[in-house]
Amino acid sequence: MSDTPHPTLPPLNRQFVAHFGEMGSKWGINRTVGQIYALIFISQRALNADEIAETLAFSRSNVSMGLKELQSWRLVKLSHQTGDRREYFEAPADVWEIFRALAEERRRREIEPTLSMLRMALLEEPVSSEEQHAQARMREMHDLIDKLMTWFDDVQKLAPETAKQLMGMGSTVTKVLEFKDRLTGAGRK
Amino acid sequence: MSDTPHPTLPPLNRQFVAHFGEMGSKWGINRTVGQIYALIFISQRALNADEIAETLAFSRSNVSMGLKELQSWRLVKLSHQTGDRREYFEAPADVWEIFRALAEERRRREIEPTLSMLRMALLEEPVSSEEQHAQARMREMHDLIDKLMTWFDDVQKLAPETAKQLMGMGSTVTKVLEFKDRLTGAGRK
DNA sequence: TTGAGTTTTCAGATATTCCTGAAAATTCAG
DNA sequence: CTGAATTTTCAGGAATATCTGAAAACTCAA
Repeated sequence: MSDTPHPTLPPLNRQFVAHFGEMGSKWGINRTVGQIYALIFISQRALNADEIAETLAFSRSNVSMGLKELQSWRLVKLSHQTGDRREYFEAPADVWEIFRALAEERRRREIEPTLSMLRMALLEEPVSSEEQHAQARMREMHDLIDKLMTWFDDVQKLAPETAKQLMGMGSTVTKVLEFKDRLTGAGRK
Repeated sequence: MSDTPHPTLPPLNRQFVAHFGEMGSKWGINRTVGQIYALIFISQRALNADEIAETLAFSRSNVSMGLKELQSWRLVKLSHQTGDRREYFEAPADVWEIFRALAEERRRREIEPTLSMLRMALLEEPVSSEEQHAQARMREMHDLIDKLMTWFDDVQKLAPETAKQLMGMGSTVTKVLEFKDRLTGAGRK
């Protein structure tokens, strides 16, 4: 029965939320889930499901499903207010951590199954030249994904600070490589 | 009126195509477009639209739209057979090039618009502490994306060979960083 | 210029995904 | 235990996205 504190959203916040709704749909995340996350992300304080439902004008059940989805992606943290039974949701303070969670989960759900499908296919005995060529292509794809993932793993293991620093180096990395080349005499062909 | 050469797909190829259909839908690409690409990708030779339609049992018009979509993503190359007016489609031979095209296009379509939206929002004068906090969060997000993109750009500019090599280095990169730290005395807080 | 071969367009049918309200399940203070 | 507060489930309606056939548009050899 208490009056709701902030059922309306300032224009700046509203625009951000709308944009991420659209963006989400291009990324295989549904629009409302995107909006819910955007809202939580820019919010000053943790929000409960009712507040979210009211602010975005979604049904309570839709918000419940959306939050469940976000939790399964490890994108929200749960918290509680003393003397309040409801669950409150907030996003990690460090954006790098958010990026990491997203990448990790995406990998677990989509990359890994693809890799194992490819590995299975590569174990089969090709019966036609058509299948043989298909396998060769699958192997190329497998190796690329595998390489990208191994490398990504290494970067991911770094603490946020180090990772940010690595990013900051940018083309420096290239120079290091060139240097290494000259040392080892590796390269051409 | 000539008999069709290969209207059926060996099981290995069929499985691959099916998997990428599913995978595509998780990535905001529609199922049939995913399947069309998978088919082209593993095919030994360039395919024309009719062959694709027959092999996958899609309507000719659906294939046409799918190919248009793939072209807009720069994922297929057009070619022609002498004495045949139809257009033939094939995927780049180098999987790294495919990855690059995908990343580039995704960036142009989704990342850049997001960045400019964020920049716009950051120029506004916040009127409430709510908007002020939202802006702070948007800035964090902007900076992260910007950093990731700048870095990605640098890597992307490398020739495939060098890029593969960079990937192969894996944790070596970390060690280089540690070394650099010790030299420059940078680091702790 | 003509017309057969080929590709594209697009309105409407079909399929998929999303969202809601109502009801069930869960939680916990008392 | 009890029941009010809260969350979750889920069947079916609503909204989107996808796919198709038919027709229009394009292309090019003759």
